[in-house]
Amino acid sequence: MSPVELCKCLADDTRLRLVVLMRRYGELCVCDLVDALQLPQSTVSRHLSQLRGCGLVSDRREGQWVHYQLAAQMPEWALAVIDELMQPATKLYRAELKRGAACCQ
Amino acid sequence: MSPVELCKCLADDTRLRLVVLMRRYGELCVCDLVDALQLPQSTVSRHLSQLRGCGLVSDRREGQWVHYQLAAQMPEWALAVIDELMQPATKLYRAELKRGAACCQ
DNA sequence: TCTATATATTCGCTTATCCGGATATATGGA
DNA sequence: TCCATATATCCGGATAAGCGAATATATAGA
Repeated sequence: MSPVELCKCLADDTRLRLVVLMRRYGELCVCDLVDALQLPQSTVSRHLSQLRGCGLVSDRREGQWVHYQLAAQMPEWALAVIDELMQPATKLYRAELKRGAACCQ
Repeated sequence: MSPVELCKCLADDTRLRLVVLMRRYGELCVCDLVDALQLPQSTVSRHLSQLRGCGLVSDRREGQWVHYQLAAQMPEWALAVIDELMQPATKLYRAELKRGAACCQ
């Protein structure tokens, strides 16, 4: 993953909100993310697929559910960038984080 | 400037190289940036204009020359993100930085 | 096997982004 | 004023990115 590729991944409102939710709550299933973002399931799934393609997230199937989380093998600098974005992003995405808190234990 | 807006600014190879050069060498004029990046002047100028529009850089005219540098009033978190990208970006953009060192004092 | 739920993918469409030659504007010096 | 240099903007065209309904696939349970 290059710096530009990371920025492309994070340069979309939906994807950044997904990343923020996962950074805040850890592993989440797709339906929780759909609930938190209030977007069509296909939209969320497509963005998750992109994030997986970039190596930003990993997925794990458990029965009918697929759980996503930030990839453990992400480069250190990439996680550092995400962390720098957390504070301003948390303010912008308060509603999503609240809905995330409601369903994601 | 929002996190997504910052990422959009940095999600392009040309713009990220410009930012890296300015972070490394401080204030630079357009012709030096054109030399360092070896791209058409209109391309460099267009990207600089975008960076200025986002509030990432500021410009200062001195005679025929216009000097650009990272904006002093940039949010702290934005500069922190740029700094996290510097290390991996420096490795990728070695050639540009070398050419930048040649002309930019 | 049939059905319900969860998730992924396909598809056509719209919009955004990038490119660079050509041109316009600004400045300095002859 | 005229010319050379530096920079910005315009323009048409190409490519990429995003959308979401519809559909396909996978799993659990009856």
